[in-house]
Amino acid sequence: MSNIREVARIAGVSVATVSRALSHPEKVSDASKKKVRDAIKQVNYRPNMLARNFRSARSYSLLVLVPDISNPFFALVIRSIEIQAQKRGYSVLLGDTQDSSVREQDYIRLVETRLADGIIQLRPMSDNFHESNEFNFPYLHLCASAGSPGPCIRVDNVAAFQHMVEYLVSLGHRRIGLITGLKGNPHTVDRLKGYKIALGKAGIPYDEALVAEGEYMIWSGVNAANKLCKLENPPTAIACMNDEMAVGAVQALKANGLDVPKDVSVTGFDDIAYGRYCDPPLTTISQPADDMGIIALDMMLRMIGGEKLDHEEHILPYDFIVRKSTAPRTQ
Amino acid sequence: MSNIREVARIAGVSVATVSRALSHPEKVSDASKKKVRDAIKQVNYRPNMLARNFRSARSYSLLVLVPDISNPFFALVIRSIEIQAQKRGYSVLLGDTQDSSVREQDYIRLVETRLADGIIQLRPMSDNFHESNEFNFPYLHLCASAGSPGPCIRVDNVAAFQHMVEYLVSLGHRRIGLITGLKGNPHTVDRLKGYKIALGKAGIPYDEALVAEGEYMIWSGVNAANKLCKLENPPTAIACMNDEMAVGAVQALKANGLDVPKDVSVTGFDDIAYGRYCDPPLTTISQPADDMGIIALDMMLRMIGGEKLDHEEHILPYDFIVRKSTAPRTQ
DNA sequence: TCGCTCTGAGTAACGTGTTACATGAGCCGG
DNA sequence: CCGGCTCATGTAACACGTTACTCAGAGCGA
Repeated sequence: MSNIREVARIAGVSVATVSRALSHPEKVSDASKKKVRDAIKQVNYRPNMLARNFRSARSYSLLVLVPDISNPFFALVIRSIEIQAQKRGYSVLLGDTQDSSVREQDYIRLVETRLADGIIQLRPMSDNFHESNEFNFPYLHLCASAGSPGPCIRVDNVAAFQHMVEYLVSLGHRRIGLITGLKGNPHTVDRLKGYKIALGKAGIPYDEALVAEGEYMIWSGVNAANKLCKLENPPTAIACMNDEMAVGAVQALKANGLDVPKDVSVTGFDDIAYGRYCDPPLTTISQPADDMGIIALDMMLRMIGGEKLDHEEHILPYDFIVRKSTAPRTQ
Repeated sequence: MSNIREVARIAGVSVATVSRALSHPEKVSDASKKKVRDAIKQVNYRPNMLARNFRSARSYSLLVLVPDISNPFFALVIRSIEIQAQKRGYSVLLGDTQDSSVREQDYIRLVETRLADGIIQLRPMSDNFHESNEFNFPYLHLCASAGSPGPCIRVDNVAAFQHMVEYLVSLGHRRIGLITGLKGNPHTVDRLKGYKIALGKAGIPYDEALVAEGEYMIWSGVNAANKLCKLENPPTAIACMNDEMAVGAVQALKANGLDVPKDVSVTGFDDIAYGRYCDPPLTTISQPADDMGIIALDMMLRMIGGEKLDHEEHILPYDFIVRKSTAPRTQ
């Protein structure tokens, strides 16, 4: 494989000129650029980026940590990040942590060993992670919750969920079930807060019995909804903390002989594609995945450039989307 | 940031010993290893992998090219690849090509410039790509179609789809609609072949009117099913080339006042999670995503090691899964 | 004790693009 | 015509972990 010295030899210029012709073309005369171009073509030269990265002490890679890549909402965000990264000459290293802090630590080592220039974390912060890190490298939280340390980009989960529950209240529902994610998850905490605020404003007492814990996955929505169905006085509406659990909940309710939305209204969160096409299509909250990627890359590159963004926080607007899974209370 | 020479100085040994202690511990005495360990801890040394990779002319990264990461089947395969890669000390670079050959070429440059040691392609081969590449680097095709050049891992799409259509025939269906992916896609070609074989064996003539083209995405399933519904003599069963289009088709059929499966049976392909939880749950074909990742890493690492796998082909078994979206013909 | 093998460890070359610094040409104003 | 400036280019140091090669010393059989 040819290297820069060979190109220089063939072009009849110095290696510095070749390097400059590639990296800083404005510093090289047109004549030299042409000689270099021709020589490169002649020997089919491709610069060794490992050497370039080594010399410049940059990997030009960003590590994206995601708890579960098969979650379609994360897939959307990753796609956006990836597009933006490619535009700016960065690669995306994928880290599916599967909610394991051991795996997460392995990935953090990638940054410590310079294989990644920074981390974009899609997982709400675990305490574990938080404590063991000083964030002395570019680190950015996407989809974060209120009060995350360090720079972050997020929607206001409290307000969004409150909005959703208030909508259910406005439809006449008073017994509003809740299917949460895992209790420790900060999104769960925020959305639960929104739920309680909405109930409070409507004068509806908070009833623990109406709250079932899930894990943000379809099957857990099925289980949770089954539990709520078995209540003596089951809810007339169920707010789910994401669309996947809502899909599962709808399926379970139907299996229990209930009609959605006639007997029970169901709502989701995230606006994944299936929510639009399932039966009935889900009323949900949409997060701006594309904008998240754009802003994330922007912040990340500024941090890599040395800027300190310690407490910069971008709170993006969400969309409230009414479809057919919600209806006025009938009973 | 400390480097290996500083560790050597503090440990009172040579840099070679430090390097060996980290990379080939069996070649170093216990006493030296302890000195090195202590020194590393003292200065919080982390080897610079950019230097290591540069020296060893390996990036220890694999590029996974995927046409669309938000397709849940690809997400599953990627997850499996990622897990296996991490186990073996490799990182996964994500390349969402969005079916654009320009983007694909950009990604191939990552290998030419040594930023990736090989490519795992999840997209069925485009002619374009095929011609412009000599595959002079480790290159592996997953989810390939019959007759792909180079090493590949796949299920037998022809047989699987034939199996599915024969099942519909066995339920008494004679007018079996087909929703394909884009015509150029090799999966489409293979599955279409399976469809025709099954019809042929059942003595059912192939009717172009019953074939609607989609793009492997939900919305395209909706459009295609709408088209089939409008036929003078609509099909009593619709085989879809993937689950997403099947989800869309079911939705469209319902919107047209038809019951699935009573009026029309619908089948999918891939066994994505939503297929299990939608209404009705989809009869489908399951591909072994986990095994695909395991075999892929194995083959890829052998290729990186210099082995030539020119025509190695792994054809994995598929699962035929009957759920509730199919029923005997009633009309 | 001699000579051979084996183990552990040190020395220094190596890979390759980048860039600080040096050099020289050309140009302008005084 | 000279000092000083700009521009293009060349020279060589540099980043840092790896490993081929060398060497010292221990162990052992003859």
